[in-house]
Amino acid sequence: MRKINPHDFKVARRGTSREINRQIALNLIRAHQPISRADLARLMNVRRGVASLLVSELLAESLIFEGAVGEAVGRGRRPTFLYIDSRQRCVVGVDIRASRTYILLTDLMGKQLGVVNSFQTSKDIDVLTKDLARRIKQTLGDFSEVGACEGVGVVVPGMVDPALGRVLHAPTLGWRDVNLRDPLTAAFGIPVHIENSGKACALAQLWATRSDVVASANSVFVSVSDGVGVGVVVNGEVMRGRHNTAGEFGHVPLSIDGPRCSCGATGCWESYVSNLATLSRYFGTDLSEPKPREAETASFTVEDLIARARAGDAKALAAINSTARYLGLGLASIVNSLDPARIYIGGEITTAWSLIEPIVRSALRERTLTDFGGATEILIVPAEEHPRLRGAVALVAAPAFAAPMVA
Amino acid sequence: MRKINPHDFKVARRGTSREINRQIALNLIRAHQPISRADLARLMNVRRGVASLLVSELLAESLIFEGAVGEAVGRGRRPTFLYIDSRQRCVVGVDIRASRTYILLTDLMGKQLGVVNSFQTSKDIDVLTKDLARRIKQTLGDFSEVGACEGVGVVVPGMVDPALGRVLHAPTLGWRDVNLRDPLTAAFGIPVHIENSGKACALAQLWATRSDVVASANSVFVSVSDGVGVGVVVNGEVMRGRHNTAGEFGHVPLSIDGPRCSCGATGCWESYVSNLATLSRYFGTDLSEPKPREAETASFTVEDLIARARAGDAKALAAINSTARYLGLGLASIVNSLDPARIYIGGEITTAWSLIEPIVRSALRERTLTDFGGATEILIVPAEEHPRLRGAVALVAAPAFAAPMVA
DNA sequence: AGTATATGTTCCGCGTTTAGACAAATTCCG
DNA sequence: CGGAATTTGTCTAAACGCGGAACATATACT
Repeated sequence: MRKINPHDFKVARRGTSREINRQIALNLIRAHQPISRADLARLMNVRRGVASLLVSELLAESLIFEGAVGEAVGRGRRPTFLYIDSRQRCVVGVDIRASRTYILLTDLMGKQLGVVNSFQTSKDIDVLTKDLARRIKQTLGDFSEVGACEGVGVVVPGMVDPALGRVLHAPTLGWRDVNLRDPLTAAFGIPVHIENSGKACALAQLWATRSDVVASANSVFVSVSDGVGVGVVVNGEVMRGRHNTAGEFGHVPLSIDGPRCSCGATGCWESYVSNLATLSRYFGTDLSEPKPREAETASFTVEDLIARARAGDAKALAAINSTARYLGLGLASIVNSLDPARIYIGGEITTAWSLIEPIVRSALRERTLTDFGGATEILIVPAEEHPRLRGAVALVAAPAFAAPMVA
Repeated sequence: MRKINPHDFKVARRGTSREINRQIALNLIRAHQPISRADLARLMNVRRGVASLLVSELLAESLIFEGAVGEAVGRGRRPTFLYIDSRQRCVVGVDIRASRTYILLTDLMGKQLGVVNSFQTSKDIDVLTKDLARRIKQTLGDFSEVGACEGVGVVVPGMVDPALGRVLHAPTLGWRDVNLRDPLTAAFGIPVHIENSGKACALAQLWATRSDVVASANSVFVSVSDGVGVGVVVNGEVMRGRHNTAGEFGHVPLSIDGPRCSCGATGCWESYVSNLATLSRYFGTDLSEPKPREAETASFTVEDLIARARAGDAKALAAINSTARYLGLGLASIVNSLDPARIYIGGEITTAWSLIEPIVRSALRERTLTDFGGATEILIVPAEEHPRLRGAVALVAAPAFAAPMVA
């Protein structure tokens, strides 16, 4: 039961019904392709005539195309199959992280084209812009057969205002209130969308078209890495909040008297489960220390730690198990406050999932109020799926499929 | 940007545009009454003809009525004013709490009729049903001039599935998986809606028509009482979650090593800020004790404590200040995770607001990530406004004004 | 009394869904 | 091999609702 905002509503115009049904048809084709007009009409519960008209409109805009005539199911005329037109259209996804920046080229459906490219991140916006422009041009040159680029999606670990195209605060990059979009747009000559990485990951899962997993309209993506990024999907929409800062579960405390966090507060979830926290635990460094990593351990990553744990290093296993427990306790806060249908987890820690899953699960159960809360589905998103890059791509590709604003 | 759920969508039919515009018109009349057809057309940005037709449809259903001809603004024909028709229609709100049950009669706009009635709550469903039926019949009899009763809204401190009409778990009442709606419907002969009290409070604020406060489409209601109940509104809709348990911020921890909470876990926000926690702090009782209140202190309430604090009792003030600080720290978790435009606070603690506001605010600022987060608007809802009862009423009155499901 | 202005109603045009008929394509079956 | 049955896709007429403009009504100003 949604309330109509009497200060910001949208009246239904003559074309509104058409617009709604057009988007529904487009989404159904996306979800079920290949599909015939007749099947589409059956799914939509409308006459074939209507479906036909909607399809011809989508064809005219070349959002979809007619493929080969399909095989007949029984007897009768064979259907002509419809597909989302991802030919000759591509999207660039960019993932800016503290150390490196990654680039991925995909088609409109998110199918990966070529390999993931990366280079060292410069924290100077001008230099980074130039680097990115060169790399993107090069990537597009390598795949000239894919046609025009629809846009570039950029994902940043920090608070972002997508409407203004500004990075409000990205601590690991040292950016504060920086206009990232306009310089990039100017340099690329292609529309640029920017977004917070946690929200983008949630968006990517929402718009994913893996047949085995039905995207949930109520889910949370938790990315455990240098920090903890969280994206929340409510009613099929990424939750933004009043100032675009919703989803900062990383700074909800486990214990307000806990270790100092990079945000200035103490005992944040992030200060218990970030990669740095896990490593510090292993090396026995004080968690409150801002730079606990010695020179000798600087190149030692969580992946290395996990490898040692798997190899039988008891201290490494203990460190990871500790992280697992805190991860589960924090997830309980998410379950209690949001009650999502599903939680996705990404980040380096996922490579240890088979080791830690029982611990995470039992910690989750320990603090959730109901049995179904404790049984909330948890899905691992491995690094090979590049959730952040897929999210960046979704920033560009998804709007064409979004529901129209109505009422 | 909302995704259309390919498994649960609604195709636009021939009457969909009408339905949308009808609800918009109804909401605008509700928000701006008294209002003329011409003004309505201007607000909706449609021709007067369309507005006229929508109005005549609403008139035919007697959802609205034409009042006296208004005063002319300048020259020209005088407008006929339109009003929501709350004549001859009333709603009963019921607030079931552990100790007492409250009843309120209002008209469709939520205007209070008569006084709030209350009686002792029986935890036996059959007895409670009989008690309620008698009281409601009596109340309706006292106000026979208000006409037919549209329905009864019932609010319960616990998890509720409104669709099934069941109370999943209400610890203070000792109910677990109880069908509350059907016996009540049978006894009253009127439609009954049940809901969790925190969610209902949030709903009440969302649908409130106080001219000074524009209801926010992104808000949180925090009710601090025996427990901590929270209702969350996202995009003009109360967040339910997968199992109707969203919003349990009361059991998000401040410190996982903190005092034991009634839920079984430790260090929940609730165990720091509930009335019991404040009282225990004052009496120096162990917070972990399940029954810390002595016989002599059994009748001593938080209101009494606040009175002592105002009278200069340093120990009482310290106890309340402590609660205030923890309240602010917990609110920070809500701000960080949801970034609402506004937080409403209800419960006994609000009577001490002038004492504690600075402490709450500074604690909030201490743990919020951004300056605007720390400056999140906090509004007190005093007990005299009966937020829970208004929420119960909104359960019945609001659906008629809700946005139609589309796409 | 005449003019200007605002409100509310009515009528027609046009786009969209709805319902049904029809042609085309293909398999089944005698 | 040919007709019947079935399925797909297109087309047409009807119903419905917005879009725009004209018209009647009501009031104030001059």
